[in-house]
Amino acid sequence: MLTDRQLLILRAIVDDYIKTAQPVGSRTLSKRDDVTFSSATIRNEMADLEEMGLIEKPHTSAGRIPSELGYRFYVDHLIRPESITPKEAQALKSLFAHSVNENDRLIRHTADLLSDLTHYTTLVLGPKEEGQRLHHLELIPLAEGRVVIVLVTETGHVEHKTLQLNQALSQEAASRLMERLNKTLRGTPLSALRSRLLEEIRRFRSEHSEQTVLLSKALDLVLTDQEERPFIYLGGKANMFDQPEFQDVAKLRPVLELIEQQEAVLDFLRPNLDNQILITIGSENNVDALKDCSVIRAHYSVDGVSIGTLALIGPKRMDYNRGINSIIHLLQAFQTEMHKNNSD
Amino acid sequence: MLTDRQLLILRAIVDDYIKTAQPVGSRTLSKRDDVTFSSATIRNEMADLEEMGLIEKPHTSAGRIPSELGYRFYVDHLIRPESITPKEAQALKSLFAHSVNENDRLIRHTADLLSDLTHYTTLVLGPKEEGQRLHHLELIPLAEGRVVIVLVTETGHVEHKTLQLNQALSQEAASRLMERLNKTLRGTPLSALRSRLLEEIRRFRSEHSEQTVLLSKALDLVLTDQEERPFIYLGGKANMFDQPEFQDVAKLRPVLELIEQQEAVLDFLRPNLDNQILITIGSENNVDALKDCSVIRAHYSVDGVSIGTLALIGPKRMDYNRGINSIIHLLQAFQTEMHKNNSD
DNA sequence: ATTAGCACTCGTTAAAAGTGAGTGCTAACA
DNA sequence: TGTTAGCACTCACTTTTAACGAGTGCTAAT
Repeated sequence: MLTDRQLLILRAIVDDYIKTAQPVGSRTLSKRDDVTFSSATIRNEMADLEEMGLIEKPHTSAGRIPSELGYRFYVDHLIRPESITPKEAQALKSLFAHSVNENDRLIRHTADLLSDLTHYTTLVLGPKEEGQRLHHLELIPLAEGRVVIVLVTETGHVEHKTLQLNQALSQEAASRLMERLNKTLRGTPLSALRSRLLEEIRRFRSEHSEQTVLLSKALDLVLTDQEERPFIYLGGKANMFDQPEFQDVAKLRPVLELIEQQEAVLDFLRPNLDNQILITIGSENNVDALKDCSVIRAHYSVDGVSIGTLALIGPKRMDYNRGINSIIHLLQAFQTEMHKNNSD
Repeated sequence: MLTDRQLLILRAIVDDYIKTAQPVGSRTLSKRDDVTFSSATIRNEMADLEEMGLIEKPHTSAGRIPSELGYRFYVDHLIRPESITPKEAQALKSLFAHSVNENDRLIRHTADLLSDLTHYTTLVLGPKEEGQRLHHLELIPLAEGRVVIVLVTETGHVEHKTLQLNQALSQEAASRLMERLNKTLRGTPLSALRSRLLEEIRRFRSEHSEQTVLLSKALDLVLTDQEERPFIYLGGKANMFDQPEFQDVAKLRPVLELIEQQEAVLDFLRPNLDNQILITIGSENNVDALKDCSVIRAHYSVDGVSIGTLALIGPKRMDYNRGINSIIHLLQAFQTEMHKNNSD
């Protein structure tokens, strides 16, 4: 167990290092107001903290920096959830002043706000579609057998896709088909849509054999969209450039490359959250490209249904306090807006 | 006017520098097979070329590198439009093996191909919507007065937007409205859609005053989408990391930041092309962030109507030859595919 | 007109020396 | 016994110096 003094020192080291990005020496610490003892004492304590693996030195004659374990301890035990200032709260409120009535745009807006607020990069995963329900299907024939299929969910999410048929589809046929499909399928969860559609096709086949082609194609569409990734948005990529640890292209590159890859982002954000907020530090991310990064992520849910993720990515030396606070408060405002949009 | 020998030397310098990114010295050049004269002679010629502003030296005792003027001359007069190898042509053909029947996806695919082919970053501007014609409008009421508007153009491009009305819109009202609007407005160029819609509203107002609200909102939609930027896609951003000139974050940053900003990209790609292919070198881009970059851009058109831009961005020391060839050939294949998709 | 020769320039690299922040240990102190 | 002052030591960082060598410009000979 750590003594109070050790806690004080550890916290001071982490705080200082987060602020300056420079190893923290005993002399520097001894000059702090909340430190009443000498640098020699600090050195002794530091030796102990180092033995415990909480801090380390880049080289013999440098100050100390937090180890991953140190950050972990700091995050778990030393963070004071310093509440947001009234001024910031006000600002936050006004950010959503005019509500954004499309989920996709709301998500983008939120991501931008979060990265502006924290000066880190933001990743936002949009709602998983599987959980949503079909509201409306629309078939719009174009010229030469091309057909646009538009799918609208109950939350107002819109997907569309263009099919190429080997024979033209008449306006009337499309209308008939659509009316019937909508009657049967409205309210179907997207996850079940594929099988329901299959059923419907089977029934149809007998009546209009010529339409079978279309339907199997349509099935394809749904099936593909099913596997398609949820909406991902990145905000504040440029903030990465400001971090001193990423001044070296070799360090910066893997991180930027990774977050540009939707697949990769999904893979590493997907692993889930039992708790509201999850913080992973350096190697805890289990992704080599992120070994020098920390990620704060929060799951958001609307009306009790968990649907997406809000994440903040920065250097290990990130301002966890500010990050956590920002994400919590923004999450709240965001969920309120989402609720407005999705309420039935 | 330049002598043949000077042309040979200039071309050799540019070629060499493009390949190695190192200043080219007279001794190096004298060892080339196509150079029959001595390094001293080369030095004399170099002095002349330098006086003409075509080459320059980073410092006294370095070799020469092309000046912007030098690149310009090279591009205008020295490029041998070395035709694509049969192997590459074959590859190119197979790249579009299964046709992509959605313009947006086709554009993305093309951008990725182009950047894979050249190892540079690709910017693609999608079709300007103003030129397109309305094919279909769809109003889909959701719960609580929210309405999704879907707009489909004749080329199969889909836009959608969600409106919040202060009173619910019934399914029937939506259908009636839609039918009428579609009857009147189909085929209207998007650029004229706004005013046409206005007319239609005026007529409508007398019949269904309660719908006026909706219509003015719908107008808003169209108006806003009108100003909305065309589709922009970036491919091969990571390629920037490989260029030796961008190993320094300070150099890399402005470029990456710029191309992430849709507005900025539009601003600097928009200025237009009378000719088929336009190359701008360094300061010719008139954008500070691109002062170390060159851009090769090609306008693409479908069925004689010019609709978008394909651009390649790399260091000034970019392989113009390969870039131009790749873009020309890809452009051709791309336009063919677009034609297939848009044919009426 | 071309080229060999040579002095000169200057960025680059390597080694040497100096600086200073920080450490660990020890001995004195409260 | 815990704390602190003192001191030798370490080591990254900076500056200095020297050596190197690729490349140049000029001149004189071919």
